[in-house]
Formats: sequence, structure tokens, C-alpha cells
Amino acid sequence: MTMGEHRSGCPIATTLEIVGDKWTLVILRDLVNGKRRYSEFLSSPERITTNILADRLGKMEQAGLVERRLYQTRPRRFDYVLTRKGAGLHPLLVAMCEWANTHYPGTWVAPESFMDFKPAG
Amino acid sequence: MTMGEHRSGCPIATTLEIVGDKWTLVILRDLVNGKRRYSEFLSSPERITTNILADRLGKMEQAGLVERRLYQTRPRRFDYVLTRKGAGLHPLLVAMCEWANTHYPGTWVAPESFMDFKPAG
DNA sequence: CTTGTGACTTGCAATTTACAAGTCATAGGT
DNA sequence: ACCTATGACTTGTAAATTGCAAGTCACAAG
Repeated sequence: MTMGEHRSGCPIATTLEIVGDKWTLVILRDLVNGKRRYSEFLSSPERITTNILADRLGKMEQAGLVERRLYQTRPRRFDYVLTRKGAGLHPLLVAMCEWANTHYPGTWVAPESFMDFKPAG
Repeated sequence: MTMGEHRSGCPIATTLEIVGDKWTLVILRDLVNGKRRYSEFLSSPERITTNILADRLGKMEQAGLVERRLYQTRPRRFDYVLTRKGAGLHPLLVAMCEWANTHYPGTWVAPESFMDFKPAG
């Protein structure tokens, strides 16, 4: 993805082209929380559907946010791991947690392990 | 909007229910930058369409992110102002700017006035 | 062989978005 | 009076996306 393919040079608009939907950052949350496999993402409380999950994981891989890793060969099965680039979105998640906790009483408080997440490697 | 109407108690998922689309945070950016009027939002480089703009402004008002203010009576015309709640999303915008500037060379660097935004009142 | 598992894919209805034109309440000018 | 212009939406419609549910595939196990 090069500069010429963005709707503008604005960093916010550019970011939104990748994560500006209702599901991508939910999946990113799950990745930060240690989920790796398709079936794990499916089990999250927001109940993402299989076609949206497959679509988003594919797009996240294309955008370089995650890598697929073979975890089994027969049949071939992959899990998903955050890249450095993907992990760089963690501050967004933190800002969102803080905003919602402030303005929506009753929303869960994220554990320190989540807020203090550091990408491995 | 009460707890019972969210897809989960997760603060990230909750936030995404309000701003998890390609346009809401673009409008929020414009508000932080001082835009107030419908025609001003329409002139942004991403070229939002009138129905989406009207739809999003209405939703943002309902969610308490903006207030409509009468600026003319004949005909009645309103502009839009960030609330404290809406302004509370500024750290999210900052995080997005930083992420995109890091990973997408060529994206604009936001002026200090944007990054240092403080809500009036 | 059958059944089960996990990771998708497919079909389709409902919803949303993008594009373009239209409408409305004015104000201004002739 | 008429016409034109302005700004803020609204409407019609085609295209795209989402959500629901079922299906398919490559295995493994019994």
C-alpha cells in the first residue's frame, strides 16, 4: 500500500482505512490477550461471524498487522501472531479502554497485563 | 445507552460501537481542527458524502460527542461543537497519528496545535 | 465406513455506503 | 413578482458490506 492509494495523507484517515470498522480492533484485542487461533477468536463475547473473521484476518495479514504461523501440518492449520506493526496499535486500545471506562460506567476494567502489554521480540 | 445495549462489557468493543466506522473519527479530527459547519466537513480531503455526514453527525450528537448550536435563525442553521466526552477521544486520534507516521512514511505530520489540543471549558 | 474437529467458504437477506440529484428555507438582486 | 444563489440537509438507487446459517474440506479417531 503506497501513498497514492490513500484517500488522503492524513494519518488518522490512513489508519482508519485499515482499522476503521467494528471488528478489526476487537480481533487485535484478542491477539494482545494471547488468542491465536480461529476458534479462539470465534469464542469472544462479541460473537464475530466466520466470514467476517476470515475476511478481517486476511486483511490484517495483508496490511502487515499479523503473521500466519503453521501450527499443524495434517491438515495444515495456522494461527495468527501480532507483528511489531500490529502491536504498535496497542496505544489505541489503551486510549479506548480509558475513554470507555470514563464515560461508560460498567464497562470492564482491563487488567494491567493488557494495559502494560509489550510485544515479544 | 445502557450496559444492556452493548455487545459486550469490553471497553474496546463499546468504543467501537460508537466510532468503529471509517468516518466518525475523521469528523472528530475536523472538530479538533476547529471545523464547525456542515460545509466545512464536506470540504475535507477525504470527500465524505452528504448523507453519511448527516448520519454521522446525528449519531455523534446522540452519543453525546457533539452538541448542535444555533448560529443563524433564518433559515435556522446549526454548527457542531465537541463536548467533553467527544474531546476525550483526542488521545485516540493522537495514537493513530503516531502509528501511521511510524508505519506509513509520507503521511502528514499533525501540527502541535492538534497534538496538544485541549478542550475549551 | 462413520463421526467429529477446526478452518474456513458459500448463499442469501438485510443493512450500509457511495454517488448523484433533489428539496427546503431563506437572502439578494432585478 | 421572478430568478439565482446559498447552506443544510434528504432522497433514490446501485454497489458494497455485514450477519445468519449452512456447507465444504482435510484430516483424525474409532
